[in-house]
Amino acid sequence: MDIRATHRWDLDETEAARLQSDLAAQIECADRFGAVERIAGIDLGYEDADRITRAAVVVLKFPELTLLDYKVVRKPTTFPYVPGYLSFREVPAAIDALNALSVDPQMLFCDGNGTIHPRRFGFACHLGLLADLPCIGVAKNRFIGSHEPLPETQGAWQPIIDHGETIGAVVRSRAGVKPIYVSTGHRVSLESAIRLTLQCCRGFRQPDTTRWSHRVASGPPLESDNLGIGSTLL
DNA sequence: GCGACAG
DNA sequence: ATCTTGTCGC
Repeated sequence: MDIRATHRWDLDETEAARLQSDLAAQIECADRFGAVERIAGIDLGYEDADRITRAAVVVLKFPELTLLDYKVVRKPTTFPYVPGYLSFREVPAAIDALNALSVDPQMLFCDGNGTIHPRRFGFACHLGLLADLPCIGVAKNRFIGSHEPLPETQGAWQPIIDHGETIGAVVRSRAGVKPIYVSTGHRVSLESAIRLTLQCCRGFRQPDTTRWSHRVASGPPLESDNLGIGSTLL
């Protein structure tokens, strides 16, 4: 791919907050995508005491969820972790990883929130907007907002409300386990985001996109027997 | 002022 | 995110 940032990254918190508010106006919360046959999962990690940021991206065939391609890139970390400004720390490396792909995805699944954000511009919104791709945010922990009690049954979900506005959903991807937090990144409605995410979970708590990206980023080397390109197993 | 706080 | 063994439960 050929994704390019249209703005600078070396901003202080005040400048970053203003940029988020400006760019948030460009986020599309309605469906705008065609046939989805290839989806990407992005996972970020850190090495050498946070000095290096590692971005791992995988492309899976949809809805089969078999591995089509993957890449891992590393680059110096330039921004600290500050709740509310995660994208300024992780999006640059994520873009590099996406640009290194040999197979282009038609939709992105991110580790982190989209519109579940103080200014409605989380990591998934920032990356989706710059990549101009439909994008969904899936977080493992609650950031902001509240919700009604969530049934323990698989597939159950409840809207997440912040200041009277629905900004995402808490989803029981697997019966009886801690839920995940789903929200729009860009060009995908919340309803579609929930449906597509559940389609990628296969009964596991997290979608295969993040399970695979986390695997290629860390876990033992692939390729060996059946864990290479084309496999469905993890 | 106090607690919460995506990865 | 990351540092890490055993262990409780289905």
